[in-house]
Amino acid sequence: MPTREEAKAARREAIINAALRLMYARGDSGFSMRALAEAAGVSIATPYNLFGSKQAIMLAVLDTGMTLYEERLSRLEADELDIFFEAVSLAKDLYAEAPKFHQAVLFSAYGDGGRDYRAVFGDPRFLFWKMLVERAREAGFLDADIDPNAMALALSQQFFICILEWAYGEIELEELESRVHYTFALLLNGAATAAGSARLKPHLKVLQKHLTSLWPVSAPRTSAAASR
Amino acid sequence: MPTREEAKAARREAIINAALRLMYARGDSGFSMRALAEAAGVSIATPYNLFGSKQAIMLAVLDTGMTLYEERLSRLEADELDIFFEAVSLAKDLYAEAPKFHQAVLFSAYGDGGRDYRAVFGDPRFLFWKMLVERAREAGFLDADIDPNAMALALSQQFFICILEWAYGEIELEELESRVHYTFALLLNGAATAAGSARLKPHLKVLQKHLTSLWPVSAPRTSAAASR
DNA sequence: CAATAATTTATAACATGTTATAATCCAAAC
DNA sequence: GTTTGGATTATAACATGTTATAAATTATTG
Repeated sequence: MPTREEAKAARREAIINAALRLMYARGDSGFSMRALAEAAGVSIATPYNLFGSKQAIMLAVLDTGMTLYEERLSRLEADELDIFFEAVSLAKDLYAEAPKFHQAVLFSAYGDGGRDYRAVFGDPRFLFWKMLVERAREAGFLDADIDPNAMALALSQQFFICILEWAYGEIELEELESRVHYTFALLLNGAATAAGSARLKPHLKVLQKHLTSLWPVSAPRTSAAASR
Repeated sequence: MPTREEAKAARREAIINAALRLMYARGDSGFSMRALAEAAGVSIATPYNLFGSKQAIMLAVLDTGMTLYEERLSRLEADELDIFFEAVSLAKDLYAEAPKFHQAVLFSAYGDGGRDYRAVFGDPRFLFWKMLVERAREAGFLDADIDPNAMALALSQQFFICILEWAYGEIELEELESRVHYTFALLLNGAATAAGSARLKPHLKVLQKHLTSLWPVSAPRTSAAASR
């Protein structure tokens, strides 16, 4: 005799699990709410009662993935400068474990234009970047008068757009990592002290070389260029 | 007795115009294909014959706006460094003339995730930024070994994500401009020569001050932060 | 144990983008 | 001028996300 709240929680879980199962199976989020309800063993009305919309369900799925990422992130140890690049690579590694699945989650969670998306994805990450910026500044790698909010915003936005490009199938995982690394190095170097620049400048060259090596004629794949 | 092609072109135009009219009137793209067909005086099947999908119609509408922007852009005259910022402000000015309309166009055109979007929006702009980067490099403001493709990619992506944020109603036009200006300065300074840096560093401080002044408690509005 | 009230369920319905089909129209070809 | 064929039209249909409604279920309350 489960409590009412327990039963509700169980149904919630069943729905999320069914969504996960369907997405892993098909590799995309193209399941219908009717199919989801059937897979979860509930009525079509229940997902709406418990989550409100398909969007919200996708966000709940995304949220479970974020928890995993944040946990690994907290165990990351690196230099105040290297940590920026390590955090990016960590995300890439996580995505690489189940690329199709993550693409599907990210793609569909962003769906409506990402207003709620940000609550799960953008905002917590922004705070993380801000913390890293503050540390790098204290370590003397970044200019003292740089604003951590402004800098972190630029970083998280750049990360975000590259993830979006990958989720939309425009670029490969390797290029995702490379693009973010390169742009991070550029942004950080733009606000670096002499000490920071001394480390970032050489790094930047390596990163640029790697990034451009991914492009066929040394031009990035901005896709659909021929369709006009 | 109009030619068959003429009649087709006229219908095309009628549909685009109807779409424009509906979007200007309501300020969003929430019109149905049935409403569009009626407003254009054609059958519901015709827009599908001529464009293929609602997406494609939105892209055609976006395209007309892009033409205007590119025309003004080509008349822009400024220093090899200032031009970056002028081009951003020009877009802002254009959007300011009919903000609701442009938001609606951008929002809905990006709809599916922007695969085709890029053909109209991303790619032509990328080439423009690349040209500016090459000029700035030749003028001695940017490091000689910087790759114009890599740099232009970072710039256009940053511009793009900020426009998206505005289209999604996350930020105001003024913040759109300020964010892009700031990040452009950071990115450019990250690859600047001594001469370039001499001009960008002071500019960066001003831009950072302006950007942070737009935030209430000196924290950017990443929205929905309270909804978890 | 009986009454209550919260949830789920089954079901229908609606709006929407999109596709299919057959009838109709009309410029183009002869 | 008649025929032909490409395009549009009217219409129905489908899948989908979502909402509404009444009936059924079941933990909770007394």
